[in-house]
Amino acid sequence: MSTPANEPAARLKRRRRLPEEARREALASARRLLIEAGPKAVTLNAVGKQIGVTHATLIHHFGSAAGLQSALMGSMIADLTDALAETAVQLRSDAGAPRALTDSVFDAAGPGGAGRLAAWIALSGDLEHLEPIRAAVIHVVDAIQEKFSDAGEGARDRVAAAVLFMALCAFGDAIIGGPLRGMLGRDEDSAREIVAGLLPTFLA
Amino acid sequence: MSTPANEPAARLKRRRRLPEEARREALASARRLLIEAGPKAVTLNAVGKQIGVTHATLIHHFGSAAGLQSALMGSMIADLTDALAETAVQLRSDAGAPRALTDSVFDAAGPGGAGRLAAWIALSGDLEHLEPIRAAVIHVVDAIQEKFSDAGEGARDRVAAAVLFMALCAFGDAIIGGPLRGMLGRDEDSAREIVAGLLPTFLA
DNA sequence: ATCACTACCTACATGGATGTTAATAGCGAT
DNA sequence: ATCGCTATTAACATCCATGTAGGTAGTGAT
Repeated sequence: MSTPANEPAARLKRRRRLPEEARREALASARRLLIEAGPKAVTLNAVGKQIGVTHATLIHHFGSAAGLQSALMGSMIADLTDALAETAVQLRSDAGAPRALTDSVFDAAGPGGAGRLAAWIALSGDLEHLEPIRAAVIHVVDAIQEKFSDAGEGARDRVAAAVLFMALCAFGDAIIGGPLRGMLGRDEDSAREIVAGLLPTFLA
Repeated sequence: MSTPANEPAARLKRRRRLPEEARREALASARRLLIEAGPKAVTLNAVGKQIGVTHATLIHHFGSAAGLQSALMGSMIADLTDALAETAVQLRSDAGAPRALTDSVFDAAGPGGAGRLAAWIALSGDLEHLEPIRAAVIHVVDAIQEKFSDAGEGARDRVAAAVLFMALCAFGDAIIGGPLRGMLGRDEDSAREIVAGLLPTFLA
């Protein structure tokens, strides 16, 4: 009675963004959803709702749902490679302490959600999206080698081994580190300490 | 002309399984799909098609799609804990060589798809399903400690660290090891060699 | 044989995610 | 102002996964 049968659904005023801005917001929202609620929560409706836009608008900007997902992967991979590049720069300039290096790699994989994203990509089978990482990884290997390789032959091989080792631990920790550390009664940065402690083995 | 308009879709003879057998087949099929095509491929229709059954039958056996997924998780987690228990037994009986121990853990995470499954679970947020692993992990810690701890105090702590380290590498390798090793020019069991080589550090 | 049980099926209903189309409305340029 | 451009929207159309209802057909027991 007091409520009219067909309330016009309270449409708020339309806000017009620049295309780049709209894409930025959408990707940020999608990333949040991916990290907090998992891959299946990254949907056109969910993303659109978060930034106050209909799903049709997202299709307009990204072409399709797959286009949005692809852009999301690209964006996060870009952040990851940036982080790795930054690590390489720091290594070349000054502090190459094992713990600092370890933290760089773990921070690249963990907090930004890159580790979870990489796992999603790997599970989905879209391995092409991981390809941009290659250059960044090699870059880091170069930087470490430049810094640490006082020892001559076989140095690059040992550095590559060290990077593989660090990366596996960092990704593993990003994905199942929480539960696993819980089971073993170990605290938050236990894995970082372990890795940092083992690093010198490779570089001496 | 030669083809009638409505071919009755060639329904083949109905095969009746025991419930346990039907569940077994369905779970095996679901696991195959998960490993080969990723989580989103694990659908009632896909699983049913593989074992020659309609999706309604799967709902009959598992109650719901979520029920099937839950059963799948349970099944794979059970296999994983079995593998870990087996590792513990081997450790207690005879060979405790670092490489053998490492292989056990890597084999538990990799080939059976347990690593990918755990990643899926972690990404989906269904952490309860990981809980059964706890006892198995602790079991392995006990067995290793029994075998290796000639050194007294702090031994358990170092063993726990070693297990965490091994597990992170094994899971990381199961998920993104392939691409990552490719980028670094390292061969198939490179990660295993590295881990096995580092293990003595913890146990001496 | 035939009967009870239930694994299995077909047919339909529903909801959510994705896509399409045509109209609307901000915003800069003229 | 008003005009062109296009970001944005509402309304519809489709597809697919899931779920429901009632009938069908193996299988073992009597």
